[in-house]
Amino acid sequence: MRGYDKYAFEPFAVTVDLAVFTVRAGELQVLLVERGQEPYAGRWALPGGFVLPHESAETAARRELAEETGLADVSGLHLEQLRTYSEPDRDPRMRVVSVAYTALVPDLPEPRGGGDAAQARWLPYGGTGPLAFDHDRILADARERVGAKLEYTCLATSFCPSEFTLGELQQIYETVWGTALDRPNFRRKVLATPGFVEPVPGAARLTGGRGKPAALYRAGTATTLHPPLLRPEGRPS
Amino acid sequence: MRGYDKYAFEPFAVTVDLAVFTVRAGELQVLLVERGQEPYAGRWALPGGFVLPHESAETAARRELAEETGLADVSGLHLEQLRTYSEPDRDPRMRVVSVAYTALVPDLPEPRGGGDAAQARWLPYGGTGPLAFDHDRILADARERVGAKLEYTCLATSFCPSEFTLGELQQIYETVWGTALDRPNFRRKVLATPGFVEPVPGAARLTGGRGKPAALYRAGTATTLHPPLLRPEGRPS
DNA sequence: TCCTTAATAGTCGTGATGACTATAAACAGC
DNA sequence: GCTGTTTATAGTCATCACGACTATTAAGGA
Repeated sequence: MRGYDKYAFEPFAVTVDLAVFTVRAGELQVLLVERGQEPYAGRWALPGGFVLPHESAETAARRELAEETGLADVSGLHLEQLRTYSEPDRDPRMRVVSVAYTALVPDLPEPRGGGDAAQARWLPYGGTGPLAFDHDRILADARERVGAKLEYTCLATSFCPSEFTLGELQQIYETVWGTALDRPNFRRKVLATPGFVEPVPGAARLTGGRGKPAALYRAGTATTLHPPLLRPEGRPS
Repeated sequence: MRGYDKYAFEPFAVTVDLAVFTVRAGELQVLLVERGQEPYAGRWALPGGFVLPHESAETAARRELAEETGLADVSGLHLEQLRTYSEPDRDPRMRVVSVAYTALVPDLPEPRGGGDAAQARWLPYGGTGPLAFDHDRILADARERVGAKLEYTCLATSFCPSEFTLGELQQIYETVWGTALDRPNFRRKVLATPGFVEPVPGAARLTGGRGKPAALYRAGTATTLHPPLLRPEGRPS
């Protein structure tokens, strides 16, 4: 089936969809846009758009991410291909194959309107009605992947600002996994993993709250966790 | 960027590529086809082909898998989406976006020529010259994924026939990971994981070789391994 | 009958981990 | 200043998983 000139083929539209997660106010939130037109007018949808002729899907995803978050520099953000959705009827208008990406970002300011008519907003995960198209499925897949990735990668730091406390890092885990973790054990585990976090040398401390000030850490250079940081209770969400 | 009628979009060709692995003769082998025409005439390539208008990529992948392996029933085989490759110049002729899939199959008979002109063959992983297109990259990604998945899923049984010994299962791990495992420890670990394997009740045993006959097992119902079966030496291949 | 081969059983020490307890350093109120 | 509350950080301890071994069992071959 590789003779290109021998077989006819259907042209497809190719898009990217973005599941952009953040943790704010102690809950997992997702970046969504409100659809202005049919189909699914008025519904929330994942941000995304067409892959342009000269772009790879990855490039298109990063471009869309910049547009939707309003950030000038998205090069530091974690962006990862999730999977591709290609059911023939996933878009009632035409045949659209969509490459979905997952992005993890720290607590950003509310997105400005972007160049787009549709406004983007942070909404709590699960706190929306049904999304447009097959975006509920995409979002669920993305959420599951994020939860799993926290176990065996250092990805949780992507949710944090450049400097953070171990308490904040633990909150990321607890929010994404929906479970409480033992503080001393979490601390021991994180610090025992080389390259996960590194202390900010100048005895910098965080003020503002009550209680003893916490030491600040930066994301380390490691990417994988060995051994993994398994969530309690055998299996995933 | 979701106004479909407002923005022009480029039509893409969408294909699937298959990285089909098996373990035979103590080595990891891949199903490849020889290209008959330019570009890359004479080179080996991953089997694959166009997604037809009425198909999902998954359906197309399963159809291609059946065609290439010559198996009538591929419904039991493990087929999993790997990722999508969309670099604009990955095919010199046209814009082709390819959804890659990974399949794990037991030791099958040599593939017959199929309906295709190009013949398919099992070749040892890494034992081929450079593949056509970006298939070296796809194959390397697939291989890495397979190795990683053996750690935390029960996927190794997909490489085995319906009934197998623990020694055979261990060989799968050793071949894919390229490391030797301690036999008693491997055994203890596998048997301690509920649902990984289940013994074939009729004291069935395997004959043929020297030494004490081994008990036979079937694949269990579990899909994930908790805790994971980590390969020796911190990190992956 | 021995030797070889391979499967299976069991032992032992180390290290990671879960569950706790204890101390330290900040602030709020009195 | 003293006390209590809050949160970070430092330990303790028992359990369990795991790597490294040794031992036993059951076959075939010489």
